[in-house]
Amino acid sequence: MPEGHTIHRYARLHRELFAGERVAAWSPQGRFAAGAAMLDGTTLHGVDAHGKHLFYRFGANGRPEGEAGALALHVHLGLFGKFRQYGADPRSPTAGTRLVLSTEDAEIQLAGPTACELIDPGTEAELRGRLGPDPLRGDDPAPAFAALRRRRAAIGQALLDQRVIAGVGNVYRAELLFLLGVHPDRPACEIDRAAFDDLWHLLRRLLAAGERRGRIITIIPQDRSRPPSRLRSDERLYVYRRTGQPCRRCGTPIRSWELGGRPVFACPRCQPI
DNA sequence: GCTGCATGATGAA
DNA sequence: TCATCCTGCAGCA
Repeated sequence: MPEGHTIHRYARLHRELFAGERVAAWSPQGRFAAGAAMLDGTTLHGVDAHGKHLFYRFGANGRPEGEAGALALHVHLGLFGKFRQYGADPRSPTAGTRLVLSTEDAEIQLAGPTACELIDPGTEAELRGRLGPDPLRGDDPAPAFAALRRRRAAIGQALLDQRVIAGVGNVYRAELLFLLGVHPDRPACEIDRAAFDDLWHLLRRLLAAGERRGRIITIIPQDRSRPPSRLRSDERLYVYRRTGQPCRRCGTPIRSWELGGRPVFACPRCQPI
């Protein structure tokens, strides 16, 4: 699940559920017990997302409240991390649940994150400084273009580097390059301004659609014979994890190989090298 | 009950 | 490039 669209969706949902509310916090698993104790009973002021990172702020009206007031809760889901969300009648958390935040009306349960920690403003600034522009925040794309132009590495590899663009993961990488007709092995530095503009705008659209729908669907409307709600899960994507299956546009078998330590997928005919 | 796998990222070598 | 960390679930015995 967790590419940029998921993270921004969580930020929005958690804001809707909890902004301005006093929350109870605890760590069923115990690994975040001390942090949860600091958050317990404080007001969740706001949530925002940058790339694949979530930042939760506590304290009424942004004013520090209690020990945790000056700190932000930083969550990174990694590959396995998940939030479960419940209303007033939550299921009891699994033993692996790192953090539970709840009010009378709602509860979220976080399991499997790579990061769940309280960080000071300096650490947060340092962390954000390592992230490239995020299409879902409406960031200026210029630094991303400059970063791509500087790299001789494959564009498929550069797209997964969060310093270049924040929020792209393995699914969006594959689907984006397919839709652009760009071979993943092509050197990043060869991209020109017009091609980059296409890439950025398409990526922003794809991520925004994923954020709204809560899943990645990149098949564009004119390619569909059925409405999106009728799509089976294996009909949402063009190339990702479709190795050996016919390209939905030209019928050529989809190829996959390793790029930057992760599997990449492409149609050899629609994405010539 | 096991095994393997997954949309991520880091640090050591 | 490799090992490592993180959890849950499908698929198999």
